[in-house]
Amino acid sequence: MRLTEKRIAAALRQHGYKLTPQRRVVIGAITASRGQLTPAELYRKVHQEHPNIGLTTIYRTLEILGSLELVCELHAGGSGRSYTIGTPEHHHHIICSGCGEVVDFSGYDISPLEERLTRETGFEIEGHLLEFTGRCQRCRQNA
Amino acid sequence: MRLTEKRIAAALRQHGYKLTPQRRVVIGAITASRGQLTPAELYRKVHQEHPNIGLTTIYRTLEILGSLELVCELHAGGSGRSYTIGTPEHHHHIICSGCGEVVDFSGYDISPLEERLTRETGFEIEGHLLEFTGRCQRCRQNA
DNA sequence: TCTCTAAATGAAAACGATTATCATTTATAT
DNA sequence: ATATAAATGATAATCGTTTTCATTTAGAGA
Repeated sequence: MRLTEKRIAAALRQHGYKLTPQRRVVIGAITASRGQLTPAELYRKVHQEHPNIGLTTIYRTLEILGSLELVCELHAGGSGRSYTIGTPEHHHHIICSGCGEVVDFSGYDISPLEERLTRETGFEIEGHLLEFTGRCQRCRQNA
Repeated sequence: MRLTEKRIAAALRQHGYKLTPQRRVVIGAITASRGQLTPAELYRKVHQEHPNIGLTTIYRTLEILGSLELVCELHAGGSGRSYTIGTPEHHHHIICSGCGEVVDFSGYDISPLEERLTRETGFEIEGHLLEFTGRCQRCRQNA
């Protein structure tokens, strides 16, 4: 249940952000992609059709979308930052090391482990990071 | 069961790397720390006692130690890179958002989830990333 | 519809982190 | 003790990201 352009646009407005043409384009490019995107990749995509949109706007838009959890930041991939489209529910990601495609999954309850850790370590758990990397079907067949 | 200076030194030699005084110092600083360290932090620590050791050497040493899995790279923290000392067994980390202390844990079997994902998504799982953030006991008491 | 204002934009510069270069030094095998 | 490939440190180069600032504009209100 990935977020749609409309929902993202509505969420932006709801939080007092203006819905500029540039932001529409960026949001469109993110929702159209099946995979993870670095800021530079997103810029390249956007720049083809809209050469007047600057890299700075890409960064600023990603920052806002991230803060509203409309996009998710990925960590397991390479060295740089990369993003994928968000969903309304809590979920995690599997990222293809071949093509970068991102598949969401949910329904995995991590709280038993959190309780164990609270008990054993005395930490008050605040958050977690759970991602998988692997090879998607298509990339496996092409090999 | 964190790795000791001796074990790390031995592993380096075993893989054909030279055991230079600079590397000894870097390894010493990493094993002495209870928390996560960015390259810059590690440099600062090392630089106090050994002003002639350059930042480049820090980066190069971390790269080697990382490739041999003698240190672990952390992701859940801030934006930059950070490392912590490794262990012989597979494990995961809890990182204190207050002081940066890192606690290892193991004995959590993630393979049932991996099997579910293989079944449901067709991915061949290659690896995973599992980290927790939270507040350690000491930081909670100081608040 | 017109006007106004705070927010958003884009170009450029600044910045910080990381990597490459290269002449010099050194750990280790012999 | 020697030879040699590896490692080092200073510097420059590079990359990704953020800041700055003058200009433009979305959206609220008249």
